[in-house]
Amino acid sequence: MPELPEVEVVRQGLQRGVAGRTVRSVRVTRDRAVRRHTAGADDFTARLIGRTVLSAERRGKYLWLPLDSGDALTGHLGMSGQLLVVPADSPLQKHLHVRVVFGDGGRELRFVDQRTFGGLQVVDGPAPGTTDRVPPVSAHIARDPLDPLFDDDAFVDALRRKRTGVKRALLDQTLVSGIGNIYADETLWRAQLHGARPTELLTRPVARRLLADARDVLGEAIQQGGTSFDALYVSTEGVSGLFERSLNAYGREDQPCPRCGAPVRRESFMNRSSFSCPRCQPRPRQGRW
DNA sequence: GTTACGACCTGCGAGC
DNA sequence: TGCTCGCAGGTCGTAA
Repeated sequence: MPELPEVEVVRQGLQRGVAGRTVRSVRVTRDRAVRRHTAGADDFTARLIGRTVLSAERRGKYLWLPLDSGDALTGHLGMSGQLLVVPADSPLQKHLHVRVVFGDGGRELRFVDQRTFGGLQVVDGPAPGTTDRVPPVSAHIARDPLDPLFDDDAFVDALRRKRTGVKRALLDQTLVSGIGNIYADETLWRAQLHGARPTELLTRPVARRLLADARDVLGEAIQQGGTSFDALYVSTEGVSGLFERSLNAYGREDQPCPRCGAPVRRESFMNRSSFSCPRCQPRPRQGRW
């Protein structure tokens, strides 16, 4: 499942693979993949053809390719989306939904998505003269912890103002972006906090430590190319990441905690799974998921 | 305004 | 062998 490290690896691949190239044709083979482009697939295609991709940008899990028209091709990979840059004659993927062919005849950009939770759209780019380069459609997303402009103090204050559990807060993309279920569990393991710990009871030092741990987890995951549990997450070249080997909690039910040896527990959380160490991360008496 | 929760979607594995 | 069911989970809309 693509979270920030996986999306960053994809962004780097897009920067290498499509920046500076001009779109010759676009083919949408499944409308659902462009459902967020409310003007429809034809308009989506028309706004891309003849346009040159300037760069590849990211905020949290959102990607976008600024175009020379002032528009931006934005994308979210959802749970199973892939943006591949592959030779034009390579076999068509089973869940290929959008193909972007470039005028130079080189590798093409493909959007592949098994579960179609992800999608693409062409949106207005940032308003001229604005310092923030995020398209308005993604402006509600907070900066991620690796963003140089991330405001640590503002995050700590906002976190402690919330009335929810710390894991739910980490997954709130309007508070801090880029963290999904896997890296939330890994961050909490490092911070030795249970996800149900009430945010309003966190001290400032603990909140700062939590943020530092999130940065460490995300940074290390990027170094290793992200986390891959199956073929659903790959880079633009189709290569899987290696961070799965470094996971301490996520997906390790009943395996010994690398820190204390206690068997990792699995709990139900928001219709999904949450993994933690029962000894290092004791559940609070008045916990709140 | 904030928080919580269900729906969306499809492939895979377990169980019968 | 084939069928059913549960699970995976990021985002958005809606309800409380």
